[in-house]
Amino acid sequence: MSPLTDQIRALIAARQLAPGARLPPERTLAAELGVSRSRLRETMQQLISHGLIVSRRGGGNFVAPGSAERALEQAMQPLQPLAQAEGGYWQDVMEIRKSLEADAAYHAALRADDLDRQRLQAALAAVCAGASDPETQSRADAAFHMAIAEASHNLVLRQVISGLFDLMRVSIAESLSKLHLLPDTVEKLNHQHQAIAGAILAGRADDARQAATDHLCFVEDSLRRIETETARARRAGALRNKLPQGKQPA
Amino acid sequence: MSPLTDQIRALIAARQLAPGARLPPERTLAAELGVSRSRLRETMQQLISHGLIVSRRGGGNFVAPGSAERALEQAMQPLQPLAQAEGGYWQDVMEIRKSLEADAAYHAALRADDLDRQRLQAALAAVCAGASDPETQSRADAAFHMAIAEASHNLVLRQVISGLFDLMRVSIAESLSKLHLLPDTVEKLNHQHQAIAGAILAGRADDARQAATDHLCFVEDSLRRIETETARARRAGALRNKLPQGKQPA
DNA sequence: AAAGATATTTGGTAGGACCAATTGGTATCA
DNA sequence: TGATACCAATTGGTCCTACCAAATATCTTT
Repeated sequence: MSPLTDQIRALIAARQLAPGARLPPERTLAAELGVSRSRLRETMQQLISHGLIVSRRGGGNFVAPGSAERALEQAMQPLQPLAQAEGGYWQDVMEIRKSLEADAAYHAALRADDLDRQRLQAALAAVCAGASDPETQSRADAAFHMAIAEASHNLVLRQVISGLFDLMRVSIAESLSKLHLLPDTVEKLNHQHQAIAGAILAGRADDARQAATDHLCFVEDSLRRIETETARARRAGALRNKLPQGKQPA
Repeated sequence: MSPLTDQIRALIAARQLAPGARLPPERTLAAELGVSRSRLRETMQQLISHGLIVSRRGGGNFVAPGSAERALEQAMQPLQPLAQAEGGYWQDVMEIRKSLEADAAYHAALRADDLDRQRLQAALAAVCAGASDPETQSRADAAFHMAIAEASHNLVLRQVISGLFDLMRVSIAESLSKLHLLPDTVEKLNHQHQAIAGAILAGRADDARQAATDHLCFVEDSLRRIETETARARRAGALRNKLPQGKQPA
């Protein structure tokens, strides 16, 4: 992004401006930053359109409520294009999930409060209930893992895991339906889920990490087995692209 | 979004401007839309920051290339400017980095090709050279860690780590400057960097993971120590802003 | 025809002026 | 006293003009 936006964000952080706080008037702020109001305003429009700042005519510019979460979303934005381009990234995603969710389980075991435990138990019950349609089942599965991420009390971790699930949400449902065709997988998955939840609820952090790792390794392995069976073509080649060079098509 | 942005998008659609096509000059376009160039530019900044338009000084404004292509393009770009979102998340971020970058180092040791090794060595040399100003040094540090992420050959991992660096942009620079005040830290950091790079280049995956973990634990610990010291120095609230609405934290 | 110098186009920035909405204070009135 | 009406300062929104710097187009020179 432009260096000025960073300067403004840094200023907000430096002055500890909480969401809802008012920024200096544009004329003043422009002077402080040593730029013209025109330039400051153009930059401000970016921050506004990204939801970090709200502007009230005649009132002032304010730090948007929930601007911190928006900042996280913003940072994870580059993940979206990957989701659209070729669905062959699930292996990359699984590789990361093994680490992150193991961490999440570990910290969840240490930090979960009563509300977290309550939600985790509910999610566990839902995922073990075993919905008939894959769509609902995949939602329950995602909810279970997100409950763990929530319980880790690490906002960034939660956001990243959420983004990864978003990245996989298309392939999860169909993979899950195939996964259920293999014998015993449902029972194994339920057992693994219970092991994870049990360790977290009992506060056994290392066990929770291990259980999560085992679970994801099992899922990854199963998915890999499915893909080799379906024997689909691998990802396509890279497409190079250069910026326009001044010619305009009709 | 603002009505003008929609107007411009509609204009793009109406004229069938494909990605890469050039838009009319700002002065002309402003006249066509019946607004001033100032207003048009403020709107244009929104579209630019959202990635729908790319601007070339002296060249013109162009419809941005497609999302998938944009992702790869963005992926190959070198490091970008530094700044921070909102403070307070660096601990969460560090917690994740410990896992992710350890993973990245592990896989990098297994998968790095000649080009990766070459870039890693260059990045190591740059970071160990020790730039005078913190800004340059922090860029070098980021470049080093990103080189590892690249070498892991996991696109998603690379994107996530890149996003995390984005989150820590400014705080890294200022923290780094303070970090260098502590005795021996520079030597320790360099030694750690060399250990990581050495393990990766030698293909010792487990060593690489361990070295990365050690390094990040050291950094996290140092940052924590810095913050406790800085917290003491705070309390000199230089807030000359009157806050008619917002609250002011101590 | 190719290479270089020059002029034009075009985005980037600065600064001023005015409008419109909000805010806060002041005076007025019940 | 308390509420209301009014007014003036503040502040974001828009328009304007001018100038700079980079990229492009045009012309000149060899």
